[in-house]
Amino acid sequence: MPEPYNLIPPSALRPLTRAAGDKVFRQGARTCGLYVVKCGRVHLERVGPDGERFIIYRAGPGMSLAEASVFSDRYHCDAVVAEAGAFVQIDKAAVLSAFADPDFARAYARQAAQQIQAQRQALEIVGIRRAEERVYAGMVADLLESSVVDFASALHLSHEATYRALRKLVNDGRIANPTRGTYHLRP
Amino acid sequence: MPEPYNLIPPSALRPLTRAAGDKVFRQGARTCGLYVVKCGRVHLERVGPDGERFIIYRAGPGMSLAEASVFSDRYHCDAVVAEAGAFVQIDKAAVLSAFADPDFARAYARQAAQQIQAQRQALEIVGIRRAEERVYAGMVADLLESSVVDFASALHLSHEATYRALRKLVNDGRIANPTRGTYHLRP
DNA sequence: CCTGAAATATGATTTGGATCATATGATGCC
DNA sequence: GGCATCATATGATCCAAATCATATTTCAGG
Repeated sequence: MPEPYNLIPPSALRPLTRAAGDKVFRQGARTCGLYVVKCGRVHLERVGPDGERFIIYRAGPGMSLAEASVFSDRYHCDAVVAEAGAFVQIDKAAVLSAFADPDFARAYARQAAQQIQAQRQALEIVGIRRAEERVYAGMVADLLESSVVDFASALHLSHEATYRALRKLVNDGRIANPTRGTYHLRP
Repeated sequence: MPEPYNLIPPSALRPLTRAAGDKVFRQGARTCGLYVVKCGRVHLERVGPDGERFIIYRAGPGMSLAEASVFSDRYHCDAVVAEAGAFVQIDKAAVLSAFADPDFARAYARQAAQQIQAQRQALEIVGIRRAEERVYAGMVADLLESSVVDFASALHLSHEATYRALRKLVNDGRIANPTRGTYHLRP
């Protein structure tokens, strides 16, 4: 759970569980608040002119969604459960009034600023064309935390291309591969 | 200028101009505040293990940078002027104390939430592999506002690939091209 | 312990986007 | 008006990453 929301009164938090395919909210519905994913996965989707579904955002455990709904009347997209899980709804009015508490405001702002920074960096990294340089930039940014598969998807690269780039970086001595599946920067 | 900062006392705003190549701040320096770009361009850069320079973020007119510095002691990267311009430094202490004003806090949070949403969407769009679908998603997201060149760079596509994808979408009747250089969704 | 699934790893082939080239229409400026 | 510059536009070529294929290792669950 992102830290600022620890300062929200527990009465404003509503836990809920949903099965895959369920919608947490629909585009056009009145906003009641934002959500935090405990486990499972939620996709935010918008519908295109010809009915195509565009995924706007994929939220996994620990991530929040629809923060902007606190400041608007209606949801602007659908929230579809991609993988069954448990979520917490945080009441919009409670968040709005929590901004009267400077501690909450600062905690919120800190968290938001940090997230914006991370996203900008992610966008910059994804923009690197060469797989090898992209992977190296990802290593420098410390994006390889769990599996290479997750790392690859964060980089928007196929996992094969990622493995190959890692291999090349190891061969060139730019990163180390002490054991199967573990890589780290060569200092 | 992003709206929340209108609520900061003018005494906390320091205008400055810098030539290309100058540094607005350096990694490791004590933080004094965040910056808003009036005109020109600033790159945030981090130095890699072997001295390579990684661009973390490119800020243009109207964009702010180093928001997270308000919450930390030292800058975590260099800010290099890529194109000479005018900037405003917003004092860190003034921002921190402004959070005591709920109006500022809400304006800040609204702006941050909106930015996070836009960035998530941008990342999702850039992740679409096929140029045609990426361009179409960009059209749906209304990212083609000024020139096709800017649109292409927002999509992380070459402008040639973007023109070709636009042409194909026009041929397939998915978008309209009433006059040279103007495109819009076909409803 | 056995089995199936997922991660790791690498080879072969295909393809789509980058790059290079070129042309024309617009725009601004002296 | 003439010139330079930039956006628009499209064709040709090349290359790198996606995709497909396959094998081994690891690991969770029955």
